Amino acid sequence: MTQKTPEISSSSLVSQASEGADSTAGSQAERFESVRRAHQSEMAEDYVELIAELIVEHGEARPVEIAERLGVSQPTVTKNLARLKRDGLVIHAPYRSVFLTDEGKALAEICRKRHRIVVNFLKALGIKESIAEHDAEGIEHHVSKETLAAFESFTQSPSKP
Amino acid sequence: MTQKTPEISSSSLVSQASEGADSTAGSQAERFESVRRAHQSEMAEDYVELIAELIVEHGEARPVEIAERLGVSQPTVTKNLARLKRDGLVIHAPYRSVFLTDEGKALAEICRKRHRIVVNFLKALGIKESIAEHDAEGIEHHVSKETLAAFESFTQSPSKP
DNA sequence: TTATAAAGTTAGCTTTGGCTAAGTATTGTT
DNA sequence: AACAATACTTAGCCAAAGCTAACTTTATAA
Repeated sequence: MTQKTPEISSSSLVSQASEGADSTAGSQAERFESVRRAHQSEMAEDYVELIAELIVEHGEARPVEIAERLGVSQPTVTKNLARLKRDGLVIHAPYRSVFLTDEGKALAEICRKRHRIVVNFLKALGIKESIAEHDAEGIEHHVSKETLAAFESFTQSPSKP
Repeated sequence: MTQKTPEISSSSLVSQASEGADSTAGSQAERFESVRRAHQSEMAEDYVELIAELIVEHGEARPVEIAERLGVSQPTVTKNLARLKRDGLVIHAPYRSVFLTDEGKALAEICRKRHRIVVNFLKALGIKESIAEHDAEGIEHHVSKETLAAFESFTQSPSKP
């Protein structure tokens, strides 16, 4: 039972599924590991997506606004911004607005698109917008490339698989 | 730049009708809070569901097997079982097998059903089983009652909402 | 029955992501 | 220019969930 070290590659938005749908310990463990890995990038994804939104809306992203939108305290934002900065996703000088690096912008764009696809898919299924937005927030981080493609194609012609 | 003014104007009287998918700070924060809450129950749900599986398969659930299936170390399982015990979901004496309380059984059953609904839904969308199982593992914890119902009804008649 | 292997636990470390309290910086008002 | 309000940071706390190393208990096999 060798334990894997974290090894977070920030570009791993798309989870890889193993072949075959067996229920052996191995593949089940891989699935759980994959979910744990996804959780590690969620914070980053939520922040960069929100920062991008704020820049579009207000021309800048202030920590106080990030805190308010995420429903967390300002010190939490400060701490997480330091992490995002460490990981090369944002640019942030003390007491200044927050900006996205190129990598951060790229990540934000991917997240934005994925979010829209998931929301539109749920709405196409007949789910009302407020709930679609709510569920998408949790679901979007766990959708594989294949599933995302299926969501998108369904939304475009909501009749057949 | 301009540090934003509080904007106290009409908050308490007017803005109560935030139905629909608005992007106000309030509702967005609620969604994020909800996702954070869901994360807190994921560990419990995964464990309880797996323990139920193991009991069906082997007549008992041994920590070593839980560790293997989840892909975590044995000490991690020991620690998490203590939390589940604290929360009234499992019964566990040192060096013994793990059992579910009535509450644990109920939770496991809900999770099992939900898991099947999500997997079957994804398969009905045309996603192959291994990927469906993979994505379901992450998605299932974030699906609202309404969305789950929509998934189920779609699976039964995969034509239209 | 005793030695060894496997299972399980304990202790102690790490990172994440939350919080409050208190201090510092910036901005806005007078 | 001084002061008040707001924004931001720092310090220090907490719990969750992971790990390794080392120890104890249980099970197996000679």
